[in-house]
Amino acid sequence: MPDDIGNELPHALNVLWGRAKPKGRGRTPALSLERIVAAAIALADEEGLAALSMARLAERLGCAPMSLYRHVAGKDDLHLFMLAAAPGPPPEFDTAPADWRGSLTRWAVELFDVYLRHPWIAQLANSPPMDPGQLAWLDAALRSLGGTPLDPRARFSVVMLVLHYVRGAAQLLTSIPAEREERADETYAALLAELADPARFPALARAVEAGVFTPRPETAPDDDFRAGLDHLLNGVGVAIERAARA
Amino acid sequence: MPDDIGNELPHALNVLWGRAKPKGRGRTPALSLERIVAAAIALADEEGLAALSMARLAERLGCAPMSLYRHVAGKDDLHLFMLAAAPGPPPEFDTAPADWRGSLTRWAVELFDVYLRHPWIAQLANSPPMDPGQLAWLDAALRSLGGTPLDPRARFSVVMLVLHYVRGAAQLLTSIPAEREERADETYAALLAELADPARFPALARAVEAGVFTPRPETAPDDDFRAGLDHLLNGVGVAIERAARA
DNA sequence: CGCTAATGCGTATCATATACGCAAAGCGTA
DNA sequence: TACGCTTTGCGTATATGATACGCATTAGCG
Repeated sequence: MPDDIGNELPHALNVLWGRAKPKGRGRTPALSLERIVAAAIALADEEGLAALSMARLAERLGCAPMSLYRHVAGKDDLHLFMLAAAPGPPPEFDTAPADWRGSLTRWAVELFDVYLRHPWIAQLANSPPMDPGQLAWLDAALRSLGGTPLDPRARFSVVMLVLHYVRGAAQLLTSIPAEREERADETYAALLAELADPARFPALARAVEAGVFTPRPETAPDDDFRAGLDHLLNGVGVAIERAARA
Repeated sequence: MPDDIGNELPHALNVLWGRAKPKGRGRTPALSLERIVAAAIALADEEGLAALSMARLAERLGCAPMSLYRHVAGKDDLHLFMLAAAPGPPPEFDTAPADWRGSLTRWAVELFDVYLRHPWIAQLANSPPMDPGQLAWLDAALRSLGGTPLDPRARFSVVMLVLHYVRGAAQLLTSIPAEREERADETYAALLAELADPARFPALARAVEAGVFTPRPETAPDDDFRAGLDHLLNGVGVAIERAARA
């Protein structure tokens, strides 16, 4: 399998960047990398990352567990493939769009949606992205700032800032609903109300009392997300104005 | 063990909030919860979360694997204890400090340090915090905004924004060094330079060329963090001014 | 001086990842 | 067309890890 000696890259990356050998001589594959990755993504979406085992994946694909290893070097490799494939293509815009704020907002909202649909991404993306899928998203975000006077390092800093926020907000949002299936008095809000002793946690107790943690069904779930994003982009706006003046 | 029926809380939370029964009659414990949690944290710090298994933990403590289960309901339970203990106490300040920005900055910097010392926290903290340790940090952050005209919901939003950023930045920073141990030409920067085709990823290619991903040993590692945090707090400042005017 | 309750832990079971090697099955060539 | 190369599918085996269950040990209490 390690045809290219000296290359320490994970197998998945070589495949993703089109560096795999052509092959074509042997037995007709009943399995394909695409099918495996798609099934893995579906399984992780439906039952969570913890439920994704090689055995359950093989079961879902109707093949033997060990068959998967002909297409994937291991579980980590599979994770890389999943991370590269799940987000899909990023929104497209010019290299230097006139409306940086609109572009970046669109990017953030679409990425937020990706995280909501695939909550496991946040748990897997522990290493810096090196696959074409994630780099395309990164490039798109950098492009959205192409028309601003920010220097390259500041642009990257802004993109990371937005990325961290998107990821964190999505992770928080997807971690709550599991609790809400119980009775109403077992909600996170109710629990906090019971635990947040005003003498020990005064600020927290006041927040609980103000209903900060009580879910509001009347508003869209990403309203809070948009509000936070606006705060954030206001800060970016300040930096851009400052850079334009200098 | 489940003495309180109907209470679906994880065992760890009952202990952490002082709801455990007093005990005291039986054999003298050779093991204690504190020792277990401390050893688990040390192990995760040194060798990563993946290396933390009940067996290896028992080995380090000089006891049999199954002995741990007398103090901890399971591995998830252990994780909860670790999350509650590792951060230590948050910085203390008044309920309504005059300098919100200074307070919040201090909070963020100290939390950043916690994440750097215990990178596994970012991987474990998937559910909303319910233990006294993490709630103390949350309360401290909310306090730092006590003197501002922001309403409770906005305060929480700001705290979450900062939290997400701290966490993301720390996770990014701790994920890179593992790569840097290799030769210089296997750095993330070098790899990106090779992969970022200017035709396909123009903005990314330009950033690589500008040296954005090249580590700069002359600057402190958290300089970038502070810069991003300043952007972020500028945005919060805008919101505060706006709220003061309304 | 047993009685009771709590601890330490041996044994067993089950899930999971994965190394290894053989058998099945197309393709090219003689 | 038959042979052999190549690549896929997968059975078997092993190692690691979580954890249920039950028993023996031991410390306070009556």
